[in-house]
Amino acid sequence: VPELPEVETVRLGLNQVTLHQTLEGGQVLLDRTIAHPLDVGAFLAGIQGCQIAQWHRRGKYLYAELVAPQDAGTSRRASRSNSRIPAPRGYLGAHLRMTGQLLWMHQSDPLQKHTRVRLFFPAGRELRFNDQRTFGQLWWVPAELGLEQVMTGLQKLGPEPFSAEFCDRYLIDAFKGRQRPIKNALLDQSLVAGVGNIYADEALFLSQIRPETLCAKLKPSQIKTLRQQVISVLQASIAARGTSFSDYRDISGTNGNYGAIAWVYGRDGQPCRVCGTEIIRVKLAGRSAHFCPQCQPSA
DNA sequence: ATCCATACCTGGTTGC
DNA sequence: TGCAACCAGGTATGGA
Repeated sequence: VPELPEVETVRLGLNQVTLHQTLEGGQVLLDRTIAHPLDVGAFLAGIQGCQIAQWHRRGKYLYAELVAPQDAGTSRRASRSNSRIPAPRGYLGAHLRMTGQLLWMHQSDPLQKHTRVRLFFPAGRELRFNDQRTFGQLWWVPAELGLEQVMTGLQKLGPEPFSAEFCDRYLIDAFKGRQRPIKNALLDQSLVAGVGNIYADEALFLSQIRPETLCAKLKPSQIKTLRQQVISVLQASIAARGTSFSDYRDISGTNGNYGAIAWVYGRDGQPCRVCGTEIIRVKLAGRSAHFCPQCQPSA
């Protein structure tokens, strides 16, 4: 269940191993993993021969800047002096959805049951996209089209949680008169980008707010606390290299550590770590929400 | 405009 | 034991 911290962990790993090498080609084993272009041959032709200058993250989306190949020495000098940044030829976009994994492997590693796309790098290396539930997607975006035109989900994203735009005033205004539960709002990527079911539940616990509480009923002091807890829970998880449950893996296939210290997520029926009261699970927005009825009093 | 239910998937778990 | 129903959930979509 990759959310912002897991995607950020993957991004950091990709920036360590995939940059400044010429993409030699690839193989698409499941066509509908390629969201754009429609023709998978065009996808492979688009990325082939490019190098990745840098991986970026927006919400739960990843995208790599693709540039024309550079002489290795020149490229190092250029990036150090920051004087000559090549114009991107396009972008390679990725969204892991629920079960997608980007793994740095060897081409000689046997294909796995859920291998969907393979991208070949020099020296027999491979960036492999595995995805059990097949919701994950990859995009090739030619420079002349523009990222948001092709990866249309980017258009609807709200502010990044760590940005100045995600301030108390923004949230207070956004919640004014809104009659939906706060849990639903936190999952809405147009309110804030990158929060998913796990960290929404964790942030609400740390803020002592029930998931069902209507946005309009929140006091400014609660909203300020919630904003801060959203930020700190995401930062804590990035520091732990992401959550440890479910299908999430970093690019070396390693699990994160956050789950070991989850307060409420996935702990229904177990005692609250603070007060011992049984953690309750309810259904909101078609998702399960976990909370402590004692620590998160009803409004 | 606001909000929500549903669809998309597969594999693991639960219930009969 | 076998099989069906349910559950996990990020995002697009259509409807209320």
